[in-house]
Amino acid sequence: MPELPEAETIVRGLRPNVTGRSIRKVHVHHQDLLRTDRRRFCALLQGRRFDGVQRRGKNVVLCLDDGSRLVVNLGMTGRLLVALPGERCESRHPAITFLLDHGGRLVYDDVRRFGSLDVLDRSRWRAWSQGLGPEPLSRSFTARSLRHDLGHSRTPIRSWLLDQKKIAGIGNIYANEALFLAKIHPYRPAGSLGDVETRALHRALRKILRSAVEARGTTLRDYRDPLGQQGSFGPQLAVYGREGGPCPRCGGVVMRTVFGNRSAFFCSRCQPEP
DNA sequence: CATACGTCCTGCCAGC
DNA sequence: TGCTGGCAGGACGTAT
Repeated sequence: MPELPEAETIVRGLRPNVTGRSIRKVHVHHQDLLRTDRRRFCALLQGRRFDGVQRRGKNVVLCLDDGSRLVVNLGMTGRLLVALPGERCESRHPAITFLLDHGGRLVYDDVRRFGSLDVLDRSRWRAWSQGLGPEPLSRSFTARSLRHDLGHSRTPIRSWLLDQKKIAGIGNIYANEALFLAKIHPYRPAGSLGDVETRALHRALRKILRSAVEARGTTLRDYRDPLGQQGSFGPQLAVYGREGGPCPRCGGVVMRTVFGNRSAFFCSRCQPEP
């Protein structure tokens, strides 16, 4: 569900509400989401203080006062909801509840339970983060570095973009939207992109992600920010979920195909078949 | 090693 | 109205 812009919106919403707060108690309602034993999970967190909130790819990262990090992957339907002291929480499918020192709560809610939570110490965090690809909005992500990373891969570019080891934070919505902007067919072998196309893709990725962050993400059905608000990028989607509709650029018909178990949307005229 | 596919889980919606 | 099948923003394990 949440991709980079949604995770970034969540991080920004969490920051003022949890930074400086301590964890009084942890309730685990569904331990299938934990990457570690529940007792260990609770023991590692109870009594800790949140020192800050970061994002890595589509993961929300809560930094703790002992240098460890609580890493939350939201899967398809994960939410991190905050309830201030005395407030009711809108969580319908709570999986993990963190009771905070001021009486408020942080709730990880997830209907489908595809998400995961883990506590990593400094060295495991470093190793985990290094296993992910570059941040597409960072300065070090350039057209040149992208061209280098694409290498000679024969994987369809849409699938390549979804691989978090190759590049972090891109999901199916923004992969499809960026390829549309760059006029590249989703099925093109990643390594076949030339310099001009690679520059277009690099530019398109940054543009679409920045715009979506500004709009506080896309809500198709489930996504909500920590206060329960929806993202507003939906109307700006050009092709995702618009099968049969008109291409906003050339008036052609938006097509849908399935590969890699995921839908791909594209304009058959603007994004020529490989 | 790289790539392809099924699977985890629940809810919603279109179509019959 | 009620049922069924398809589909969903992700990622991992296994097979080839």
